[in-house]
Amino acid sequence: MFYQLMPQAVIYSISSLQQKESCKAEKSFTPLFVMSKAITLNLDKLSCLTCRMAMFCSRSELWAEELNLPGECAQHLSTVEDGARVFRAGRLLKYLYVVRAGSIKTIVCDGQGEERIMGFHMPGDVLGLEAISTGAHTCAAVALEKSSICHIPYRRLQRLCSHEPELCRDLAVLISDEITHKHQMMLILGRNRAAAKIAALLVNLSTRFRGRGFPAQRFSLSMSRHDIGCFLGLALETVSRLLGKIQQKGIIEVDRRSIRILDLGQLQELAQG
Amino acid sequence: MFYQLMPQAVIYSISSLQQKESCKAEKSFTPLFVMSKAITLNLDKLSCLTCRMAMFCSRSELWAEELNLPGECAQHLSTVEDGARVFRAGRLLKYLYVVRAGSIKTIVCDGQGEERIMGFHMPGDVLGLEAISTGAHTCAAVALEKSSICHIPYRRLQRLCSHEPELCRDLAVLISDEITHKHQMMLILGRNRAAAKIAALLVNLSTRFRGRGFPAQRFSLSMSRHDIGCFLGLALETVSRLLGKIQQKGIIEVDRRSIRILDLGQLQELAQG
DNA sequence: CGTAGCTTTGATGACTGTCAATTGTTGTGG
DNA sequence: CCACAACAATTGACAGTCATCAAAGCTACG
Repeated sequence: MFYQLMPQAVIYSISSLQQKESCKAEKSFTPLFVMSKAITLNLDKLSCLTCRMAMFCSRSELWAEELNLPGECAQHLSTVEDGARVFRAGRLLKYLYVVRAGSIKTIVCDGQGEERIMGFHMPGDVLGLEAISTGAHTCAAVALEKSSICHIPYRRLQRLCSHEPELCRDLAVLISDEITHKHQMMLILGRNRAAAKIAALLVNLSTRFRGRGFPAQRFSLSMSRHDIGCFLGLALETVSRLLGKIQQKGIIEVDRRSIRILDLGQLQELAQG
Repeated sequence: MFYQLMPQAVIYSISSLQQKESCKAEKSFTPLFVMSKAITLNLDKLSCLTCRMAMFCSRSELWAEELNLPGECAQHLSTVEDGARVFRAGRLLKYLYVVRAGSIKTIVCDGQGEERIMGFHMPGDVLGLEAISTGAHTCAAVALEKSSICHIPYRRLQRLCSHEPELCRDLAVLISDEITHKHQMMLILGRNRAAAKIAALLVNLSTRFRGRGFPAQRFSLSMSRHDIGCFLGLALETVSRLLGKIQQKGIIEVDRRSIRILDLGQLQELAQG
């Protein structure tokens, strides 16, 4: 439908992705405990068809520059290695970033260089919206595994929205979605039991996976215990211990980074404290 | 400057506010420990001149309906009593709300009807931005004291922005500001020491007061210990005890809801953990 | 095979939630 | 004006939770 507006190369890019997508859909999901990074990358791939940015990307104006630069047309799609930065704190807002495959953490450095984690992001998440406020990123984004990222040029996106009432509204919704998401995070962080925080995080991840069409009962935690602790305000040992304790209750099954939710109801109950 | 665009009655409303404003500015600030609600209301009044919504409000299109309804022109300004709701969760987004005087808390009701607090809001804060996402408010807003609130009709605001590139951009910035604010809150909630959370909250409130031209070293906590505890994920007794302990160290002076910061540096240090 | 990094597990003390009682404040009615 | 009730805040005692330090096990990778 919106393909007619898009440059050839982009169409090609999308359709090739769709092919992979449908291929993947046929295969069963990776069995638990043998999930490698490569497989994860393949597994969690976002389709343009379901991407929240599609209404913007479908506009040729957004990619005008790439149109004039044959061979550069895939400039907006990049791969970042495990541990590499998508963007740094302080950098001027040039792009919004959409996680297409893999996973990303956003971090800020506290007073003494202590890393504090603002969020964990999965395919479909849009990064950089906080930078619209000041025009510069206030946090950095680091890949938790090999990931694929779309770059959306913000200036042109803004210009596009300025002249399209429909898109202006979509942009407002997009940014507001992020507030809703932060609210969820605040609710997780505000619990006064460590076990409730951890359970709430698992429920949140599971819910988000399901919302994107990924399996919600079995997934891989791409972040370390230390990362989880930094995010929740807990010591990494506490995270490890409590994951074990929740497992002992038969609510989940944990093996290092693989998680399987056995009883979602009880997990939610635990998250309520 | 933008007065020419505004209806008479609104001009009058603003200028009368400005008068009060300048009156207030002449008087010294309320002495500590005798701050009554009435005085607080008078003290913390926001001027349209410094309001973040001014670029929108200055447009007559936004108030078209009020223009046609003489006598109703102050419809967008209302007073809410202590404990009253500005809006409820689930209600459709009709207005954005600007705190003009007083203070407001936003809350969500957890599973068992437990109240959890999403934020404390002071003059200049814009409420309701999270509702743009779904079109309905996901949290309720309750006045912590007698407060004055501006109602900004969102539909018309949106329509206005749709046709004005400049305003479209301003709206995006406004919403993104809220993300930045939520980030700050997450950083406060994510600390793993109760004393650090409390210190960080005080620093945050102080910083926000200063940014709005209110005294930053002496202010009144309009929320109860219970509210603070709900927000930070702490028992109210812990809040009470730790405020006392921080006072013992000579960092702050507390008397019920009156706060005086004696050593901001040490308070910030404490907030870092 | 060995190292480096991540995770688990244990021991311990400090921190924090809970329950309970007391004190202080505000507002109401006599 | 005072007494009382309702509510907010403080304080104490105690048990459970969690951070810290330390050591050992596990996995991935060269």
